[in-house]
This record gives sequence, C-alpha cells and structure tokens, in this order.
Amino acid sequence: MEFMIIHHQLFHTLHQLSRHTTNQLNDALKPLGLYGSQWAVLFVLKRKGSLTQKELCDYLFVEAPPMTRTIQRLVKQGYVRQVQGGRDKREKYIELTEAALLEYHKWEKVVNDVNGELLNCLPPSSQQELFTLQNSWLQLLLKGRD
Amino acid sequence: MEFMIIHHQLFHTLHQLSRHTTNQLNDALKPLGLYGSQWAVLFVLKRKGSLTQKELCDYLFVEAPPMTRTIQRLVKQGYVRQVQGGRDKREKYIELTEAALLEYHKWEKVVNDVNGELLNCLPPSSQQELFTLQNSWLQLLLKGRD
DNA sequence: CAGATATAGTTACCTAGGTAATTAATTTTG
DNA sequence: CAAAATTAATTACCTAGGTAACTATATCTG
Repeated sequence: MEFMIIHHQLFHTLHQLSRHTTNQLNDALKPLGLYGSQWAVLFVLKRKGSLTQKELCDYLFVEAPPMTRTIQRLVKQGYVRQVQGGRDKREKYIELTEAALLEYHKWEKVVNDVNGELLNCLPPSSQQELFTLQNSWLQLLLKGRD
Repeated sequence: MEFMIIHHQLFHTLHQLSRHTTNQLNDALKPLGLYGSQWAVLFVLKRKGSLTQKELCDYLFVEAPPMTRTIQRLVKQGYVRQVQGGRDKREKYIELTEAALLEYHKWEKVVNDVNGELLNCLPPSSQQELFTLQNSWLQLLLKGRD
C-alpha cells in the first residue's frame, strides 16, 4: 500500500519540477521578447533546418493547434517564415529568418545560463542519472502508446 | 560544452514526462467529471482536513488565482465548502462535503490505477531512485528561492 | 476516373497556471 | 488612535497545451 503514496509524491514532484523550470526559463526569456514554447521551436529549427509543421509537432510531441499559434507569433515577430511545400500543397515548411539567425546566439546563451543555474545545485553524476532514468521512463511510456 | 546538450535534453524530457502523465491523469478522471487540478485539491483536503485557500496554495505551490478558480468549480459541483474563518474575516476555510467523502474512494482508486499503470514499466528500485533524485533537486531549487 | 477516406493546417473553445490590479480586512507605526 | 503598509481572496487577462470541428489537398478504392 505504501507504494501508492510514493507514486503520488513522484508525480507531484515531477509536476512541480516541470512548472518551476519552465517558469524560470520564461522569466529569463522575457527580456528577449520570447516565450519558452517559441524557443523550443527555434531550437529545433536551428538543429534540424527547415521542417513542416507536422514534423515540428511530432518532434516536440505537441498537438497541431498550439504549434500553429506559436509559429504565427514567430512569423509576426519576423523570426520564422512559412514556405508552401513543393510537392504537397497542404504542408508548410517552416524556416528561420536571417533575423533569427542573427539573434540566435544571444538567445542560446540566456537559455544555457538559466539551465546551468537550475542544475548547478545537482552534481553532474546525479544530473546524468536523473536524465537516464527520466529518458528510459519516457521511452517506455511512448513505446506502449504507439 | 557537451553538458549543455544534456541539460537541454533533461529539461525536454522532464517537460514531456510531466505533460504525458498529467494528460493520462486527466483522461482517467474525465468519466468522473473531475480534472487533475481539482483532484490535487481534494487529495490534500482529505489528508490535511480543513485548510484556508492560502494554505492550499502554499502546499501545492500554486498561485492564488488558479486556486480560486479550481475551488469555485469544486463548490459548484458540491464537493467542497467555503467557510468564513472565525478570527480573520479575510480568509476562507475550505472543507470537503459529505458528497465528496462518499465519492472519494472511487476517485482514489482511479488515480491509483492510472499512476500504477504509468509506473509499472519501471522497476520499483528505479522508481525509488527517480523519486529521490527529483525530490532532492526540487528541495535544493526551492531552498535557493526562499 | 469518381467517390470515399486520410491528412496538414486552422479556428474555436476548454483547462492549467502565471502576473497585475482590486477589494476588504488586518497589522504596523507615527 | 489614525494613517500607512500588509495580506487573503478575487477579477481580468496572458501563455501553454488539449479536443472537436472545419477546410483544402492527397491518396486509396470500387
């Protein structure tokens, strides 16, 4: 019976950690005029290059409607372009603009700083262990849900 | 430089896990007419008894406005009562109703089942280790922010 | 090939949770 | 004690992310 309480605490702690870290990220990004959800998209585009919205959704495990909203905001700010895909006229390729590439390093530094600050209270071995545990759990959960 | 990528992946995985598990919880609660945020309040009230809204906020690390909303919804559903506090007329004590106490065991079983299902792909030792790591990280983060 | 089915993206609307501003009651302080 | 500062709760409004319904294009099938 005791393990049910452990489960409860585990989910509670997971939830708190996620909220706390995304709040910290948003605070750090605010002076740059960006939100966490926007940064996630910019980060993926920088690494992967041009992607369709569907591919972005699949990569970030986000449904299509919030992705549309995030991208429309990035378009309005001039950091991203929607390009009509050649073959399939339904899909839109999303790519970073010159403006985004110019600012990217500044954004990246801010994010790396806040990430480092959030994690510097944990020894690197614990960070690695935490990541390994979280990652294998997530993989197992997603495997079961395909 | 490599650790920045690990950091990024760690936060990404944390975020995904939190979203996935709260989505699963909400799916499981839907047939009962409850949301995850409501369950969190009901759970604390069952354990701790009558609490003020401020105490609930402090316990769940949630700001006052969302707590007001969640409680108002629970009041409307008849699962919770707001009682004007005796000494301080600003504060409102929140307590479970008879209706909530009657349903509680059913809710608890549903939540325990979904929690168990989400965690049964991880061996208990990993669950314990994950909880310990998450918890110590959260404690360190909150200690720094007081 | 034409009709049915599937898919990419959008719109509308829902909950979760955050900040800023407001109100009413309580404390602090000159 | 009266005025100022603090605090519990609420209201209004913001982002994040979810589902349902819709549109337009692609693909599959009879």
